[in-house]
Order: sequence, then C-alpha cells, then structure tokens
Amino acid sequence: MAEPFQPLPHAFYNRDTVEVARDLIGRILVRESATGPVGGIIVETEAYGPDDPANHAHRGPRPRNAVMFGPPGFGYVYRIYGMYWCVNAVTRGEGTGEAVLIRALEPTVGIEVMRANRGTEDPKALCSGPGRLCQALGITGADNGCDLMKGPVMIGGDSAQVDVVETTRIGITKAAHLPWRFCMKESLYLSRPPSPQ
DNA sequence: AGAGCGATGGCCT
DNA sequence: GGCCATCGCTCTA
Repeated sequence: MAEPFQPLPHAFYNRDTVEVARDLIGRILVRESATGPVGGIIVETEAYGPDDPANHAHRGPRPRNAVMFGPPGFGYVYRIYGMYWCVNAVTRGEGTGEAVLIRALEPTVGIEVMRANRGTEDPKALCSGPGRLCQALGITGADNGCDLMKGPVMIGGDSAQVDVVETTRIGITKAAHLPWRFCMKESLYLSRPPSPQ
C-alpha cells in the first residue's frame, strides 16, 4: 500500500495557473492525519487566474486570501457557505493572487477514514466535490498556508498520461464562460460530468 | 433526471 | 441585506 510519493517542487506551481490546473490532473493529493495518510488521485480542478472576477483575489489582498498572494506551492483553504472547506494550490509568484481549486479526487488511500469522516459507504460520494473532499480528508482552516511539499496537505506523483477534458467552471456567476475547469476523461469520481457547453 | 431549497457564517456593498 | 469557488434532501415527472 505504501507507494513512493515525490512531492511536486514549488517551481511546478510557479507557472501559468491554467497550465498548472491542467497539469495537476492525475497527480496525488494526500493529507497526513493522526490516523494516517488519506487521499487520492486528482480528477477535477479549476483555475482562478488573472483578470478573473470569480477569483477571491480579484479585489486585492484581504486577510482571507492572504495566502494566495504568498509564494507558490502552498495550500489556500477557505470556508464556503458557512459550513464547508475548499482547498487550493497557490500558483504564480509572490505578490500574485492566483490558485487552483481542487474539486474532486478518486479515493485511493485511507478509504476507511474517508467513509467515517463523510458518513457514507459510496466510494463515488467520498471526494466528488470540493467540500466533500475536504471533509473526507479532514482538511480545515488549520491547513491554510501549509507547504504542499511538507504537509499536512501534500501533492505529488508523476506527470500522468491521462486524457483531460476542459469545460467551464462550476458554481460561479462571474466570468462563467472561461474554460478553466479540467477533468480526467471518463472518471467516475467527478463532482459533475463535463458538460458540452 | 432535474428543480428547488435550507443550512449557516463570513465577506461584501 | 445580499451574495457566495457547496451539499444533501425533497418534490415533481
């Protein structure tokens, strides 16, 4: 079960945010918890880039989005709708507020922990959504600002030979036309199937 | 299968 | 006071 895991270097994230979002599909996201590693294969991401009204950083630095303006390769975790958490990988250089939202995982590690955290047995319901995957992995505001090379939240793995589908982003009203959502083709673990648009 | 909606709290105008 | 980078439940078909 213990597979080799090489964290992606910070330089990986210091690139065009849309490029990073596409490149993260097929990588491994893991959280080191008290009960052991929990995580899976990244199958869905969204880019929040420059000149993007849907980006939390669009109106400049605030206490909530401060991590987005820090160096690349760190985790930005925020609360949504008062009850869920969402996790991002910060991209680009320091002083720039861009990030990639991790929207869904194919569960591979610590599935029993995820079942307990999520209160369901259905493997397709464990990590198929940004709020769901944070609940499954136990990601909270305490993980905000963590180094994705050191943890508790880490991203690694090889560049995967996978087919990636690009679609428009979900759950936003501003800049909704941008094709900045990326899905692993034919994955069973997406938050929603890619729509043709 | 799809629409509607409540939960619940921080951030915005 | 309204808007959210959500989710799970209910209602209708």
